[in-house]
Amino acid sequence: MRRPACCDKVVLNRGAWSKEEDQKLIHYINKHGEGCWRTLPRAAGLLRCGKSCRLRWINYLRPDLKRGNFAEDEEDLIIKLHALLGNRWSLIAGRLPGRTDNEVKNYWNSHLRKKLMNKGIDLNNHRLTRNNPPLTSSGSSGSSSYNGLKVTNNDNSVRNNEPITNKSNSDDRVSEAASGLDEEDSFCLPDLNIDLTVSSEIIA
DNA sequence: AAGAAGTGCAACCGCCGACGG
DNA sequence: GCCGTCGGCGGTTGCACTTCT
Repeated sequence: MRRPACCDKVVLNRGAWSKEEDQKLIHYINKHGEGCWRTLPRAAGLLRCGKSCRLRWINYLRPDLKRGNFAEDEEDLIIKLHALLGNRWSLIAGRLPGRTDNEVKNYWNSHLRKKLMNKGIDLNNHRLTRNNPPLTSSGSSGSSSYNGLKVTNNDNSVRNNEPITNKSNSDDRVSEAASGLDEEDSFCLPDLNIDLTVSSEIIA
């Protein structure tokens, strides 16, 4: 395999992290805090690239990580947020305290996708497909729906799985999501009343 | 018991946007 | 405006582990 660009100059460790490496990284970040991932490995005495350190810290070593199985309400929230945001895992994970984008993404790909497919829900538009055949991409442009939920899309930013990128009205959409999901079929979601306000820096 | 197939998840890859020179 | 660097993101891969045959 090719080494990443950031690792070209030195022969660096790859693959699974050892306990010793973890300890070095934890110790360094506890002492100096996060920041400048490029120089961190050398400063911490690690033969890793900065990206690898960042990933390891964010996805595995951070003290505030929850780990373990996803609760049912977390699952529901992921599904609902995915209906609204698409594959924007970092945004979805941001709504799940103690969860990482990688964790959410893995959980979606390994559990939730199958679960929704078994329920006959189209993963592209979160519609039931048993009685309503999946829409073609052209047919679903401009809006997405999830069971009874209709996610409006005034700026055409939501196409199939594409996320909402406009801050305006996002709260309204989520209110609809929270109120419109629990009526059809056996697929029920609680009224979570999510605040999906996202800073304009993130959206832009 | 053993090999095959399936599953879950940590880690890597490549791309993109922000930023500074 | 261009270029290089950096951090961050989503997609993908590799492999250990589990389940099935």
